[in-house]
Amino acid sequence: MSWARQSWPVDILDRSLSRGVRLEWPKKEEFGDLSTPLAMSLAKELGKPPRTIAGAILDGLREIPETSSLFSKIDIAGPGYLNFSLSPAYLSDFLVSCLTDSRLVARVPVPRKINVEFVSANPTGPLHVGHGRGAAFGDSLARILREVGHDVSTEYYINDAGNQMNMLGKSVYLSCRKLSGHESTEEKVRLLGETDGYRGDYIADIAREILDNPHSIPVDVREEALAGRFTDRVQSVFTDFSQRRIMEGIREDLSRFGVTFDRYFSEKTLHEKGADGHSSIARWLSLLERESDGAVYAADGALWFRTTAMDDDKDRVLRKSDGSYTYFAADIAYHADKVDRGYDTMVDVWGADHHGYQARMQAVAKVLSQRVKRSVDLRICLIQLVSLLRDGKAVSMSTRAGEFVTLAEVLDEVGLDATRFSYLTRSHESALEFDLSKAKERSMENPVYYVQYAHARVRSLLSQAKARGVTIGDFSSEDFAPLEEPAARSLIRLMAQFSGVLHRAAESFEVHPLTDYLTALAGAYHHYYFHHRILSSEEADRPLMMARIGLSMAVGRILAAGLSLLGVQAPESM
RNA sequence: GCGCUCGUAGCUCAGUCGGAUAGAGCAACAGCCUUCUAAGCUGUGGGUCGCUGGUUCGAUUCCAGCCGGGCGCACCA
Repeated sequence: MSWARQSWPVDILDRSLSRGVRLEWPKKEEFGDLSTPLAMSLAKELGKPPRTIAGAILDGLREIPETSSLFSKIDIAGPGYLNFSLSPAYLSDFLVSCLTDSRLVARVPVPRKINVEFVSANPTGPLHVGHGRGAAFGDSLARILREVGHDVSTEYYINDAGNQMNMLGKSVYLSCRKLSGHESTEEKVRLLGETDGYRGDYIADIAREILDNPHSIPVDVREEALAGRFTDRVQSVFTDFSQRRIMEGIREDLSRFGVTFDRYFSEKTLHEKGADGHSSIARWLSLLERESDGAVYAADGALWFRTTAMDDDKDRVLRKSDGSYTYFAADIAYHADKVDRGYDTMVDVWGADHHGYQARMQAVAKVLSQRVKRSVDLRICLIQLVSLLRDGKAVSMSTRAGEFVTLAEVLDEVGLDATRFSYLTRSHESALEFDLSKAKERSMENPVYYVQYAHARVRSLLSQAKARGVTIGDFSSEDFAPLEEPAARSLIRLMAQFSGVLHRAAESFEVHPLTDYLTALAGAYHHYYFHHRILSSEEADRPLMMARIGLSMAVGRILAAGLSLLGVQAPESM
């Protein structure tokens, strides 16, 4: 709620007012550094004009000794705002802490154990641009949650069970047949029916590997396949081999993208029977059937989950009347496993096309939470569509053979930093237009370079100072006293919001507030830098120069910290 | 048809659990490089916040209806 609280020394406000006071960052600097509409919201219940109430609060604050050291000014403004301006002494202390403290970010009072699951793309093909957005978002969100003090782990759920996997194996087998000159429509229809199966170059690449390398798969299986006999063993070996190759490709793409996972969780393991002859899915479902107060129930020869308890349109099937499990059943087992591993919060990052599944998963989370008798939150982040453009014109994204654009291709063309930053410039909840030509343009069009340039400016300034023989030691609060320019104050005011911005992002499970913030901070520094010469050889200017150098170092540190949370490099020079 | 979601400047988008004169970037126009990187800076123009009602001291924000775009509605995965 009050993330401003995480940036500013507001103990005094907490003590004198109540803990729930809402603090805002005023839009305009003339309204101070911190403000609260408290008096306005109390007006009704107290039956007094807001400005009168504000006056009473202000009188109370004035009686507390810290008020005068912390704030240089407190105004009652507009309809009844209380506006606080931080004192120069506080701001100087803040700069010192930026340069000396090991962390720039306040820790949450109560850390949570959080699991962030994202990407989770089916291992049936390479990652495309849509997955890239989820990857950039999930990875940065996890970093932010960790930065504010939560215990965070990341996870990729591999959908490696079910029919789609068999189809993958068949597709690669058919590609082998085609490449060795034995293509047959009849065989294709026999294996795949009406569907096209998976196509695209990556399928042919795997097929070619099997054909060219006699030891890629067991020799006997390879011979069966080459002879055109699609046995069960051929199916299983081809499926496993293809899936392994594709997962390797996915991991490589992710690693190039700067994304690693603490764990890859295989759906297949949920289906495998354990020592007791039951699969993990079966065990969880029977457990829930016993302990869920009727949320899991049998009817019409099937097993159901009462998802209507969370406003779903209808209850959903878990075990079909033929005895097999739905995908939803596996999802329940997976989330039950996460709860079992002790997470307080499960973050699921999904493509927006899965929004229809929210209600049923929330129903699951509710039941799981009740069962373990502690609060377990499921936070579903829906990542909206990415439409790829080149020079303002749409690039075809259809998944038909060879036409879709992979994440790897975008990385090749645009580069890591610009790709990650571009993905994170907009709220994940709104559709993103990703223009390849703009993203790789090294210009003002592209905020990533704007921010990186600000960092490079700081670094290059420092090396310039060093070259001129300036020695930089420790800073104390008094060293910043010479900073009297309004532009310096605006800059520091913004810097002091860094911690709060991250807390706000963490509380709302968003990343783009950080991207926006870094762009604004870079802008404020560029402005300052342009208008105030920092290095000087005049001895009389030395105190001011040192203050400006210290200020620049602090800005550089915040920029570097912020960029690293976005997974973007903070370059020494550009 | 039902559900979810979005609709803010020419374009792409921010907008703090309802609050001060609704912001940024790009595009357009006009300026700034003998001085620490011009990948930068300065200024100008640009808005019935989709429409109509409602709640409120106060609505871009909450509610209802309508219009328009996207997506989803399986004993599929």
